[in-house]
Amino acid sequence: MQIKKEEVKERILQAAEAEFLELGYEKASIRRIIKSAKTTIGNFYNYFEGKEAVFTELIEEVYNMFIYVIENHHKWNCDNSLWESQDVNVWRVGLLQLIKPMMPKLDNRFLLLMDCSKGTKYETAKDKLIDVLTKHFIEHIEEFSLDYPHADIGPILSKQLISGMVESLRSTDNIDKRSELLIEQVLFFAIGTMGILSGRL
Amino acid sequence: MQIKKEEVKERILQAAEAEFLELGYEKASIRRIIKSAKTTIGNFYNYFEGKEAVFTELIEEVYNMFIYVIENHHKWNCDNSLWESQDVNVWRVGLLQLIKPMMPKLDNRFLLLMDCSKGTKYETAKDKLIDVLTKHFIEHIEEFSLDYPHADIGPILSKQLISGMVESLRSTDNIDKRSELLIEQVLFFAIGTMGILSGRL
Amino acid sequence: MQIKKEEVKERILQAAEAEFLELGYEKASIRRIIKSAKTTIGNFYNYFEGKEAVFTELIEEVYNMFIYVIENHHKWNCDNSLWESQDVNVWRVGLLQLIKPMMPKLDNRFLLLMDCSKGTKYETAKDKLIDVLTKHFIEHIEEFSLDYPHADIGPILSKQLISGMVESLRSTDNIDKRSELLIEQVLFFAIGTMGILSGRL
Amino acid sequence: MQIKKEEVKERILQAAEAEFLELGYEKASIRRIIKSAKTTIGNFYNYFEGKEAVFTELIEEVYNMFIYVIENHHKWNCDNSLWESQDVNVWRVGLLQLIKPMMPKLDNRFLLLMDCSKGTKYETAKDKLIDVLTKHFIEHIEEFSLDYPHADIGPILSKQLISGMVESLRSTDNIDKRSELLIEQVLFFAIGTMGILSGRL
DNA sequence: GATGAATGAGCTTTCATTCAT
DNA sequence: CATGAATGAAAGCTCATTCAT
Repeated sequence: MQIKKEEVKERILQAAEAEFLELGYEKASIRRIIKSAKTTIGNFYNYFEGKEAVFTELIEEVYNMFIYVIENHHKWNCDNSLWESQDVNVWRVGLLQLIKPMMPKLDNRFLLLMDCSKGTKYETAKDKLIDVLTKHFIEHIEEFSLDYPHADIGPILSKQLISGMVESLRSTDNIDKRSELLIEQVLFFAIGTMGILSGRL
Repeated sequence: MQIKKEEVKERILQAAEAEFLELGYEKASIRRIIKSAKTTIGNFYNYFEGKEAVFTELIEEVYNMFIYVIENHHKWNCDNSLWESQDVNVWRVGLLQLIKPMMPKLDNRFLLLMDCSKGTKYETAKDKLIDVLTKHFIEHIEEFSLDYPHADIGPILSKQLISGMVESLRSTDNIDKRSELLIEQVLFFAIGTMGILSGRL
Repeated sequence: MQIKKEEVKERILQAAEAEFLELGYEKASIRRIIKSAKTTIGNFYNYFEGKEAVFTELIEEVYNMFIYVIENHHKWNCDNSLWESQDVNVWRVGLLQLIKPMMPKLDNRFLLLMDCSKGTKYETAKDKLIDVLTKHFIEHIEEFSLDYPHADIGPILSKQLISGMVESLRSTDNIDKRSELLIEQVLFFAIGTMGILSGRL
Repeated sequence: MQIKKEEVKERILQAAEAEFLELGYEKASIRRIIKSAKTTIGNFYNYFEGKEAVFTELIEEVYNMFIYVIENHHKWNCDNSLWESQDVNVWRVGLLQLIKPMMPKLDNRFLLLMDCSKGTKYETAKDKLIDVLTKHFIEHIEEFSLDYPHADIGPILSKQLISGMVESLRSTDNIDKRSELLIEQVLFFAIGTMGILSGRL
């Protein structure tokens, strides 16, 4: 029965993941989770300290990685010569190489962090990502020495990009499909950003 | 009557609008609303039949307009010669003319409809808009006689555009600022769409 | 408008009568009553002191009469020779003569008193009638010098008779039909009583 | 578990039975029930799904039996030669034999079904019994080849009989007393019915 | 380890009644 | 005369969490 122990915990975690994904943290119901995990309330509290503890356990790893990436993103030098091409398909190939190693981490747990964490101490994670993306946008403005006067659009485009990532991940479980969708989105944002910043179509 | 009836009703409506905007329909609490509107539960039910009735009253007008626009969008012929320009600023001017008359309707009530209506009979409104936008995207693909192989991105881009509109409206109450942000977004999407569909940057 | 005054009161009384008849005193709702009477809550309280006051006004007259009859029933000497007949039809004629003058009082207001007064100060009226009927039953036992050993059935038969009267009145508004049903019932009870007391069929 | 589960459940069921018996289903209050059962609202919902579920649990068994009897009553051949006697006491003995096995089921739960079920899905039970009794009455009319012109009294007598049964059960908890009262009532109704149908006393 | 009994705050809604206008 | 705003208790029910067994 020692082995079984972890099995129950796993069942709870999976049931909780599904519940959180569907309803978000606040509307999720422990009663439904334990029913779906085929265990009891009391036992739930043997394995977890409470509702938020389950959530924490689900996303802790991906959250730590996420924070690491956020805080070290400036080290990532991706000034690949590929980006100088005018052919979108060349970009696609470059982006695929870039994204591929990240895909295993862009899973449902990451979705929880980005889209289902309202009400937990992790609800600021999304904002952190927005900040980073927004700063990138500002850097692009400065880099092009442009006096683009609508810099306020930065956080909004960032939120949009994230919401698009979220929707891409939500739309399928297939990792290749997810890569494809994410690449198209990033392409879309790159093109859009260059367009409005350069002022030419 | 001690107080002019409409004043209390207005207080309730405003408190409810704020509550719904912040928490969404389902998590909104009538008790908080009436406390913030400085009245009592019993009195709340003198003015409204219930929680959903308040929401309906807040949203009804903008919803009817919304449905009208959705159902008649094909009649809107905007084949303006402006769009043939290569200059983004020319587009900006054209979009401003297009968007200006709609701005008074793109208010917090519209936000409620798009982003806070889950749990009400209006929760499908957003999907209807997504459908229309997605169909537009598909038409663009066909129009360019392109065999763009990532059509699945259509609904995702549509959701993104809407989430961007929502964020634009949420970011400020100033109508001019809102126009500006919406225009940048639409520009952004137009450029991005043309880019990924044409394959050239 | 002076004449109108009583008209409103009358509308309220009629709406209340219908509501009380259908739902009983406690489940009756003033809101429904005033809606059906096409007036307002405030105005309701201009005419009546409250829920119970309407009820009182509806049944006061019939209640006073009822109490008078109850308290003076022993004076009613109806030892009519008719009752010595063996023919039920002869009884029918006699009963009709007896009941006819009472019929105008055995109306919906009386129904309210007997069947819809729970929760008011009149809820004991029915019990008083039960007492009188039960005493009659006991007198019959003594009169026949019988040692009928099931005297406990007395109050039950009394309640039954009343419930039958109530059902008769509820089943139709037609006064002749009501008389007919009441007569059959009383006959039924007379026959039944004589039967079980005499021990012969 | 601190207390043997069934004990609390039993306390709730008994408190509910008393509350339903006194006030009927609709006016019964869960808060009063749990107070009388010395537990809490939350705990109530650990044992029962809701108000109607408690009622159902109280009534289910007796209801199923009731429906079975209603639907199979025509199979009950009680053409006992006893009924040909002219002596009421002979009938009493016969009725006692007939009623005795049914008595354990004619308890407070049955009372709930007949007299306290308004507002539940069981509220039609009484009407079904009325129908059966009324049809019996009609059969008696036809059997005697009589043209008794007051057949409308049938449903009223049926309701009366049931209300009498209800009152008998309400008047005491003693099973022998209940039998006695029920027998007297049935006798009373048999005699009354024969009397008004035959036209002779 | 596993069970589920117990708790109480909170939810939306209905109600009779008071009273200022 | 008439209006309806205001009130607060009570209803049935859901919830996350604690803890004795």
